[in-house]
Amino acid sequence: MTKNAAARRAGRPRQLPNLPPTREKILLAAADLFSRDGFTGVSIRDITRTVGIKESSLYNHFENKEALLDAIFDRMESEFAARALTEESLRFRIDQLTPEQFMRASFRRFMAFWSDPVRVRLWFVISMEQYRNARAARLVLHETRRVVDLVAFVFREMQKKKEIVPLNAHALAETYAGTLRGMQTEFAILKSAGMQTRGVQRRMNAFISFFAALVTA
Amino acid sequence: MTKNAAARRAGRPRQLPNLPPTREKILLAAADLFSRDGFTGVSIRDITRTVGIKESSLYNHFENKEALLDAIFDRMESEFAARALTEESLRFRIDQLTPEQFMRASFRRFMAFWSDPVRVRLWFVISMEQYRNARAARLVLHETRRVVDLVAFVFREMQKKKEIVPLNAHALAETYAGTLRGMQTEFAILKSAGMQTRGVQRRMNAFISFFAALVTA
DNA sequence: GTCTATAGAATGATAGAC
DNA sequence: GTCTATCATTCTATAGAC
Repeated sequence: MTKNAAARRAGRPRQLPNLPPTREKILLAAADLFSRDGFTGVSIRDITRTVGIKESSLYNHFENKEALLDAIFDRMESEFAARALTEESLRFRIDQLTPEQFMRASFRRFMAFWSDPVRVRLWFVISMEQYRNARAARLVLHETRRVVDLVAFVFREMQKKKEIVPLNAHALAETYAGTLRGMQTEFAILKSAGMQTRGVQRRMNAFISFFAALVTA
Repeated sequence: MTKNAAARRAGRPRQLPNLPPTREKILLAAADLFSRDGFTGVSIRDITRTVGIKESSLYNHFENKEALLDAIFDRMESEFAARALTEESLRFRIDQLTPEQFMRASFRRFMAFWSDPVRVRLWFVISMEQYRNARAARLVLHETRRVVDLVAFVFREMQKKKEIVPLNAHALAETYAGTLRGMQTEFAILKSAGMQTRGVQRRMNAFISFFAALVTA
């Protein structure tokens, strides 16, 4: 017997399955508001008004305002962790794809990951906070390095197969990932401001082609 | 006859020359505090306490808190404008320097410009605000493009002299400037947090060598 | 241009009933 | 876990004396 059936018999309003519990609603509302006005620019009142609860109720789910920020960092960390490729999947890509195919496939994965508006908001909050919050700064740095190291590993494997030029693989990876990251930041800011993003998307695609040509020359 | 001499004769305390007027002190204190805690994280009280004046006095120099932010944007814009190379100076560099020499010279200029802590603070404020303030976003975008366009121009000139590879000059410039900018952001954040910056400085220098080799190959 | 004094609203957080 | 009610601070900004 389901909880809902029991609730209906008891005359209580039917609870839709998977409706996010209050804690989740608060977290999403906070991420949304923080991403627009910054942590210090948003009040507990703002958040609870958005969720539709009273201020005092929020403290049943989060100890204080700072704990909200920590929960956002936790969530982003688990999003990153869940994205990681398996060893086999990575090996498959290295073995079966040309450098350009690999870059295109990675870029599609990259864009798919960041097409989720919640992730973009979480990342916005972290990006804004990286200048004043040590954990946010560490998170940005760590994620940047993780990506660079992964790309460097792939480049090194491709160098073994003589598919890309035998230059410093780590520097190549830093160049590749650094340039794309900058463009992605530009993309996110333009998009959140409701501005045209076709230009930067075109430049991202052009960059992939350009870089593939550069390293396979 | 100097103003100070007149002041001394009148028995008034001697005014040191070039002591920043109150408005300037306020602006610098605001930039310092904003760069650490963000615009919304700093109160007028915080600023005036730092300067050593009462809150009400601030309003003789700035209409409101928002006007402080605008003044910071104005200041950064004039700093950028003052940095611009003259036409001749740029031409000289293109004519006389090898690509690697040019990159090294530009990088030295770049590091000298950003060695000024006030400029770093102004830029921090703008970087933090770019996610929620339209003018800050425009300023970042505009400056990024200005640098890329300048580098692309230089690369194109060097391509005419067959000194660098005949690939898309704009894409090359975006790659070069984008990677360095990312590293510079990392550098600034580490430095402001009192952390070790030798690693990123080494990587910046290594990147210049790497990129010079890449484009002259 | 500086100060004292204060207005009037918003803030993060808690106590205690249900 | 939700609510009402409230507290003690802090906030931006203004009025008016000197």
